[in-house]
Amino acid sequence: MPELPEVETVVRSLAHLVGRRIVSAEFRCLRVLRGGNPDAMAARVQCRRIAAVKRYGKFIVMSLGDGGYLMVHLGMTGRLLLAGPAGKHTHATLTLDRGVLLYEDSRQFGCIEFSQDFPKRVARLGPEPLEVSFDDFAAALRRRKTRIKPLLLNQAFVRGMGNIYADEALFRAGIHPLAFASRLRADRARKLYDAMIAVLTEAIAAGGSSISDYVDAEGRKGLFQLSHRVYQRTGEPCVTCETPIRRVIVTQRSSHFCPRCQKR
DNA sequence: ATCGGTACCTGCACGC
DNA sequence: TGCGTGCAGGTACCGA
Repeated sequence: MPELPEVETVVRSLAHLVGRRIVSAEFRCLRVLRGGNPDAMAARVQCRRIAAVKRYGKFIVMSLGDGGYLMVHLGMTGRLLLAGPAGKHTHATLTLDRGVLLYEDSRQFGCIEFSQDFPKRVARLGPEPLEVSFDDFAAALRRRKTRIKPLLLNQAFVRGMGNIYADEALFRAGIHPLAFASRLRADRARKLYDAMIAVLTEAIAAGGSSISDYVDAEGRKGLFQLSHRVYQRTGEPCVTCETPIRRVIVTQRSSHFCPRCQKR
């Protein structure tokens, strides 16, 4: 579920965790821990202070006092919640000096990991879409042989775009999801760059998209699903030309687009 | 070094 | 009521 705007919203709702101390921790699900030892991990984070909570693409990184990092990825169904109760899919509970932080994830595609050094998976990500310059973005597009939709989903290209915002950005830019990245001329690359920034900025302002169950750390839903123009609107009229929106599978993922407005 | 395909998990909506 | 199917915001890993 959570893409850049949802993760940004979660991180903002976690702002007051900074300065809190982790009194105790309990980790349960081995899959979500990526094979880490639950008790050893609890011992590593216990009594540590949360020094910072930052977002890198779709990753959340908490810096702990005296070094070390707690990295969280929400996968498709992950949630960080500032209130209980714990349920069937609660895989981690951090008891703080004031309050509690729960990690839940029914599909277990997310992860929560402790590392002494800054996590390598985060260091390997591409640039933030809201920070990359147009020249760097356009140059990177020219270097890629693949089609534009899977490229936007590639976190080594830009970090944080997912299926919703890739489809929405391509619609706004008038670019077909199967267009080849390297063949986009400068004016279309500029349209895509502007559309990507606009859609992400608007979605953050709306608190993200709540498709089925996304909520921020205080349980609030987002509103941006009301502004989707193509995502999960298959068969509905295009907001621009009224042609029915189509859905095709591109590298195993649904792509929603207007066959008239979006050109290869 | 880059790709596209597959695997991983649960829950829900749907048709029969 | 139950069963099978297809679908869902994600990434990692594999072989070509």
